[in-house]
Amino acid sequence: MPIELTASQALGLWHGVALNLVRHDNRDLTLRQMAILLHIYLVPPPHTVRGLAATLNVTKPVITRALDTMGQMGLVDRVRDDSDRRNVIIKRTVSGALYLEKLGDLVREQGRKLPV
Amino acid sequence: MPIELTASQALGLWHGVALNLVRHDNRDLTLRQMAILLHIYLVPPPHTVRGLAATLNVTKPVITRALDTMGQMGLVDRVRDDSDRRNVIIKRTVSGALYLEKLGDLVREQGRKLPV
DNA sequence: GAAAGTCGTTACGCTGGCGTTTCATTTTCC
DNA sequence: GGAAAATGAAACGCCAGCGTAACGACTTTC
Repeated sequence: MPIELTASQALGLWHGVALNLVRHDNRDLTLRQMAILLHIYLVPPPHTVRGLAATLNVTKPVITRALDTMGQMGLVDRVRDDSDRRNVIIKRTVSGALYLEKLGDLVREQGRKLPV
Repeated sequence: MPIELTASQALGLWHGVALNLVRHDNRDLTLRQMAILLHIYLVPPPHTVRGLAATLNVTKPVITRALDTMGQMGLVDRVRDDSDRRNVIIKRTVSGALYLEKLGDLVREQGRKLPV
């Protein structure tokens, strides 16, 4: 079921979420990092560096570095692919799932708060 | 009229918009900059550096720098307040309004695209 | 009208992401 | 088996944003 938003609702929603993230989220992910993280969790695996780079229209080092950063935060994990040892498979983690769960709640909450 | 979203819809929406911004928006605004921009355009004026800093829970130099950057992009303008010349009033611009209009369209479009 | 307070900006050093290039490892193709 | 291709990471210099600490302009207070 698609969601129909007015222009004002769309911007209000984005505003509310962005504001909330800026004010309270100390993890301070880049929009790129967020897009990567969401992609990993919402699109069926497997995910590779090369695949993500192509999807996001970004160079491979960008993905590598984002994975470095988010890996240190525990939001993501990396495992060598045993069937083709050139590949690295990007794995989800509990922390990452929790982070996105909270993000989802935030979006929903801001949607509910939209002016009547 | 509040918007009711499922968890999956909320994340899917955010994902779609973030992905699209990363792929196509060459302006590459920080989440902070976006929050500032949205606040300027969605909340009734006047807007001052100090006010924005307090609202976003951020130090004043952060606002000054964001305004520098977005000012150069033409998304925002600054004018001295004549009634109290210590203040700077932040003004909207046509470019800024256009940018947010496109952002709103993007959010709406992604909402419409949500899986049925 | 001097002192204290307020506002926005600038200066400083730092951190982290960026793009490009290079590299090591592994696989594919003759 | 050996050249060529593919994959992800590391190295390099660069740029932009960050937080803290000053600073200059202006206003309020006494």
